[in-house]
Amino acid sequence: MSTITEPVKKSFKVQMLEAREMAITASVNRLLSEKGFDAMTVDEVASEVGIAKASLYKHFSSKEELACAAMVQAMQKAQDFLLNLNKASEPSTAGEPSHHATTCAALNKLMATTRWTLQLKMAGQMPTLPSQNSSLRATLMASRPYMDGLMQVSDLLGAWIVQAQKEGFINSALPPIAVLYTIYARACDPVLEFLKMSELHTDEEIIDIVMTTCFAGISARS
Amino acid sequence: MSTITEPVKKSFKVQMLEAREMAITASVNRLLSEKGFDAMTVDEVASEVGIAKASLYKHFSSKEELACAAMVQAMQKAQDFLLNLNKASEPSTAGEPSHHATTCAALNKLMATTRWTLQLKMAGQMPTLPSQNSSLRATLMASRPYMDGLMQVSDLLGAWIVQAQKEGFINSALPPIAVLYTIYARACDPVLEFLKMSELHTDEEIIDIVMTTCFAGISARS
DNA sequence: GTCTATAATCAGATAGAC
DNA sequence: GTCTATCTGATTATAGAC
Repeated sequence: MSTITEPVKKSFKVQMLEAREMAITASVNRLLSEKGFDAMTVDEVASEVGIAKASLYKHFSSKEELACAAMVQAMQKAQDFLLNLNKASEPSTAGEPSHHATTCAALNKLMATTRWTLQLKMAGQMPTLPSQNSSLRATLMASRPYMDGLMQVSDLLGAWIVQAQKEGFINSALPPIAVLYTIYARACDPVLEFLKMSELHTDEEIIDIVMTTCFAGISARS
Repeated sequence: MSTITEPVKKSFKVQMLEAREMAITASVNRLLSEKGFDAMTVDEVASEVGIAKASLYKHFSSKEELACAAMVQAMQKAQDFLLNLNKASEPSTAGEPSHHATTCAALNKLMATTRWTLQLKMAGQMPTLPSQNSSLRATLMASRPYMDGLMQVSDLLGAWIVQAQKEGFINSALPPIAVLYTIYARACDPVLEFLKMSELHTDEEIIDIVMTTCFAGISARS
């Protein structure tokens, strides 16, 4: 009741609420990765989180909003990763001009990002958005947090792509947007699952294989 | 009633039945390509074909069987294409030994197959099988015609892959099965749709782009 | 805010007349 | 074999007690 204890109590409540919502998005993320949006049911989410289905709808107003929250969180993680990459590579630029470097910082960052994406998917933490589902797409496109995150990620990657092309490490005959989409598509590459099912290679080997096909293609280098 | 007219009448009936089933699988193929298995409803199929839903179930016992029939037909088309490719390239082998050839027949066939696949998908005629859906997968795996077709196609492509690797045109560091899956994956490559939506390139340009990323990767050649 | 119970809807599948 | 009408089950979403 006092004006002093009120904020503390409220903060605790908010913490609990946020913790619960984190638990929810984590479950959604896992289920989205495992079965996709359509096959995932709200009942499953509720039972996995350990609360009643009706309680879920107190937090999120629809199944689409539920998935959207998980996607926003995943996008946030991607942003953090990219910004960290950028920060980590900045000190080296103070040393030498990267004019005739044998390694390309931009290409390295693109490769690191792609590998990170593949590892996430391999670990079952990459929510697979069904490119064909309309209701989820509509919700995502209407979500400011999601679209803002997507733009930022695209801008960062796009800049690296253009830079890598300028330095001759990415095929300049390819439109940058095509390169961007090709990297994005690794997040839902079925080759990972197929190779995993064949049980002929370790997870790391599979990632190396897909990294190779993505950047070097399947043809032999001349 | 006569033993002479009976077979003729029956044959006509069979023709009608087969024609109807062809119309059904064609519609299923289109819808499967447009929206995928989950989003496609049996009601849609029925109304597009122009018959009642119950009539559909006289031909196919379930939605899965419906999709399976379309997939079998598509697989058959793929087989025909591959066998034709093989036949067309055989005469040249009689001429010179392809030992130090500058072009590789096997690689050419792999590229032709990939391009054909992309063109089919671009035309909305490639049924997209959801890698995550379990009920359809189970039906497909239990279908002899489908699995037989898949095996034959895989054997043909696999032989070309090994041959192209032997001749130094496909990266020998990649397991042949990985190359096979990478080519298969072009049938559901979301990059095609993304680029199509961006409306910056013609269909042919998009196919060329994806062909390039598939065989040469996104990196510049050294 | 969480629960149990229930509404509302939709889609796959079937019954039965013709 | 085709139709209309219906069943069945699953799933999203909500009402109302606590």
